[in-house]
Amino acid sequence: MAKEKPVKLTRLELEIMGAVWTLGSGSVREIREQLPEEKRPAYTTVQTIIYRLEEKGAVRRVKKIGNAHIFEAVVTRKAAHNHLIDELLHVFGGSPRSLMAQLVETGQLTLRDIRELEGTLAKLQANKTTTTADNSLKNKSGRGSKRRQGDAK
Amino acid sequence: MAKEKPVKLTRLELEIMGAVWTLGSGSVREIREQLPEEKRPAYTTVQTIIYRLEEKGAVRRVKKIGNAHIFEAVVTRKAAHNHLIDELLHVFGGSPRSLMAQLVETGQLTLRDIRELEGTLAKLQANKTTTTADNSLKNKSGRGSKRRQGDAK
DNA sequence: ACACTCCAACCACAGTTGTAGTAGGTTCAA
DNA sequence: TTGAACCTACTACAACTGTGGTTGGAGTGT
Repeated sequence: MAKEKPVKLTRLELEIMGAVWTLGSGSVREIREQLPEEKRPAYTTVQTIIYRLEEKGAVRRVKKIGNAHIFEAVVTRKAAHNHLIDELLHVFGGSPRSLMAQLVETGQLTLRDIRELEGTLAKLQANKTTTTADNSLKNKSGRGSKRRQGDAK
Repeated sequence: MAKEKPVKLTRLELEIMGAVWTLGSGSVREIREQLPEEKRPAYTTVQTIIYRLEEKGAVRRVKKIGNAHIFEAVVTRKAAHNHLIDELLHVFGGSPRSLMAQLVETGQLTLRDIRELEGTLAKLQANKTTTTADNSLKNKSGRGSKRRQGDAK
């Protein structure tokens, strides 16, 4: 259920969603200020993108403070990232292996990284197995990391 | 030297470059037929994209057979893929680790895959060490693992 | 020499993206 | 009650993308 159509995000939209995800929620201005100043578009540019994101269903207005609307993300960071990965994987012929291989080949991923990951994963898996006696590698439940919106302008 | 500016490729352009990479070289028609028929645009569409790719310097005309131009890739598959990875990594905050983590989390990468990769890599590295007595994870020189493009359609 | 088939070159066009300006309400401090 | 400082809704627009039509020239079998 809940087909959650992919919601295709463009580069700039992603950039802005990044700010929204980090903020938790905020006004257009707050979201804009969250962006690194080197790449901080005009206020109205950010506003436009937010409107588009709203149309796409990636964010929504949750309330109004003064005359300013407060937005929050509807699409989770994880979901968005996942979509990106799928796209990349598609280009790589669907194989995560070749992707990994290239990461290694270009030195962006070291043997040490892999071992570390392996360790963590092995541990995690063992743990899960003892608690659930079964681990369907397909779980998508979004636990934790919910809010973090403190901000006093 | 040879700065090789990134050459940004769009989705369709990538699709077509994929055909060119697989073919090695070919005419517009051949390239088009290389595409899976479900997603095979009109002849002129492919032609247009190839022209654009040519302008971008991603492909070039190598010769002419009859009155047809034969194109071949200038940008390598690896270079293009690498660029894509970098972009994705940027979104992931530059960390390949989190990318990997998510691959694992969604079950697209299993513990087995990782172990296998680790094994291969360890072996490869050991090997390299014995032959060069030094491996700076930063080398970009094109040693080994050059081609591997056999694939009979 | 024709009729066909295949190409190359252009041209067109709507939809998407990145960027931002304008006009006119709201708020709030004086 | 006024004006500065903010906001929201719109509008604009050029570049980029995906798609494909049109025209006219090149090759080739008969």
